[in-house]
Amino acid sequence: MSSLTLKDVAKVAGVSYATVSRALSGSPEIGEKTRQRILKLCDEMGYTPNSVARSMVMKHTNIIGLILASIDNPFMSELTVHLEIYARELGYNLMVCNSSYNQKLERDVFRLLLSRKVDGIIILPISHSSDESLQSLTSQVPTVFVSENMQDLPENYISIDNTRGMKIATDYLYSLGHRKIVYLGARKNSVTHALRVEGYTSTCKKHGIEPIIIESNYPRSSHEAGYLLAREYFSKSHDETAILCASDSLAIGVMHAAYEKGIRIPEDLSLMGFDNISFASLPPINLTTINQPKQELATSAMDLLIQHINGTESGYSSKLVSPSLVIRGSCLARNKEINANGGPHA
Amino acid sequence: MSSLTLKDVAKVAGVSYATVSRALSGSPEIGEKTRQRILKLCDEMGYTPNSVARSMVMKHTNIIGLILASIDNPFMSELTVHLEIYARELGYNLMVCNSSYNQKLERDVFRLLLSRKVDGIIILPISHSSDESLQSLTSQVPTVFVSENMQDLPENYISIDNTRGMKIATDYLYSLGHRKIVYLGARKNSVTHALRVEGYTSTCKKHGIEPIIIESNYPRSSHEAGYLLAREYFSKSHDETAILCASDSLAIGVMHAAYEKGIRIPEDLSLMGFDNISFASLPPINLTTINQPKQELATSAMDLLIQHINGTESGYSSKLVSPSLVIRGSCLARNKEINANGGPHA
DNA sequence: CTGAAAGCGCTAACAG
DNA sequence: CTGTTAGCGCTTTCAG
Repeated sequence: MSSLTLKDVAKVAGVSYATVSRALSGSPEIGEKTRQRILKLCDEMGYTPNSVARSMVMKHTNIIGLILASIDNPFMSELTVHLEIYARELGYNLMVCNSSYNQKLERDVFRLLLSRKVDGIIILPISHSSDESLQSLTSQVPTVFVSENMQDLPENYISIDNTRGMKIATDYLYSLGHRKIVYLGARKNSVTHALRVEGYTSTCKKHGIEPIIIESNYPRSSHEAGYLLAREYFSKSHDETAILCASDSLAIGVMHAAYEKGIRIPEDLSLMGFDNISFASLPPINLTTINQPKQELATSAMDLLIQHINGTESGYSSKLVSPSLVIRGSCLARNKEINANGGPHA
Repeated sequence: MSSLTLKDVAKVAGVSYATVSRALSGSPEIGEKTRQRILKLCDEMGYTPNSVARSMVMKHTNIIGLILASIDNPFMSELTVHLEIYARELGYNLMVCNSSYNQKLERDVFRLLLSRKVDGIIILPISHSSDESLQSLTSQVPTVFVSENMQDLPENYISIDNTRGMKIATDYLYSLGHRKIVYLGARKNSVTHALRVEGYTSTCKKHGIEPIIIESNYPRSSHEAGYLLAREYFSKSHDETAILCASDSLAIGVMHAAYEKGIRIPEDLSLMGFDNISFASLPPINLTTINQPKQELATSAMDLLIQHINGTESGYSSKLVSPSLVIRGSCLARNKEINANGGPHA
């Protein structure tokens, strides 16, 4: 179990261990013949470089920390695969920590990562106020926030253009002939939500229709929250023809409540989500939504982080990534024309 | 950015740095007053211990590697959250790597983790043959395989009791009055699948009904595969009243194909999955299935791994974890009695 | 081109 | 109880 060291192979190679080091690191100051001989020997002996010793002297670990609420959230796990694959391409490994939607834990794991001497941290913060809670920590290591818009805060971040996303969504519904559109699931104290709401209301105004907003007091935009919200909404009579949800999860819950009420989607009611999480495309769900480009979010975040690690970038940077419409089957044109796709389950 | 070291705080404390080390590590051989004074000082100065230096001398990193095909697979990501949380409780951090369903990459990241000097590795192998492909690597570090039954192989593993799971499923369908049950999605060259099929066929025999197996040649048990398989199946006429799928994903695809064919679930056809992945519980899916206890799988794997790391355990160990039935709405009793739940979307 | 040696930050004997 | 010291495995001047 205790593996070979440079010294071991140096001994059998009959050279000093500095030479072996040079051979491995591709240093120019070494003869080609010796290098080949040593490389071959390392291979034969099954030598594995010890990257912790290397980190010790190099003063960087090539590991980057990832903090997220819960990796089983489909949005987060999709982001994670892109993050991990891209990081590895760039020579980094990922140390992943769940913050479990808990601000204190978020802070604790951040500290932990600090003592692990990670070169940088990517964090999908619990909320906008994570910045405050993480005070004095984010300045100790390059860190970039992902998916939460940290505008006006001294932080690096990558986020989708939430406002534009909801504009696209609202425009789409409007173009389908909908004139009464409810926005469901706005959450107070979230700038992401505020931005999304703004996209919705401004577009309503542009078209001269009235925005109708159902706020949510639930802590997360889960499908349970969507169900509860929609059930209450459906319990009174309404003449809206479309529901625009603040997230896909919420929309799933709305589907459930609608089904119970005998309201058919999309025939009786059009429904849209936001995020385009993996299961939005599942046939029984087949939800029309706004895509967040996960891979672009991931690579942008990583690129930005690396720039800060390398000192290429200073100050605070941010980037907004573009949303796009993904039409599936949960919306129908209002003017009796049939829209391209069938409906959930089509 | 370059942080303080033991020496720095030792200097201002006016003691040797070994003393500071002792204070931090809770060593008994130090006066309580000095300890308190030093601890306070460390805090004030904002000293963060360097765990890579620590690893260097301790010869263990307290990091454990996790290799899985793709962390956005719901089953894997659920497992991962439990793994991470439990690991952290035990003082370990997780370094996660996607093998991207690629045997060569799986081997590459294993090596990478080896040079990272992880204390142990947990792997959700691409397939049973990963063992062969990982030859000579798994012996270099404690490793436990999860979710794939490695019977007869010199490896540690934790798996669900696949055979028993399918027995339970088949029994359930039988108890509902089904006498013609198809098993869909058996895959060759997979011991997991072989075990599941065995549970199905033996239970069929027990009840004197005939097993009908639809094999799959698709590389993964995706919902796309399920859709294609079911579409072909539905294209011919059949009198089976229930479909038992080798996995939940497959079942989702079957739902889709059924919907297209105008076959109602569960009214016309009962459908079961296996795994109980998170979205099986989503209202529009609402799939009756067999649960794999992810948390138990995770903690058992971690416990076993730690035992091997600590040298408490030697040789090869394994554990089979118990499946259980989770009744939702995709199955109906055959004898006109209505089963408790409604159906998908109930 | 190659060897010798210092030192990364920390722990663990070993002295005192 | 506290200080001194020798490494952990590796990279990197600095000599030769």
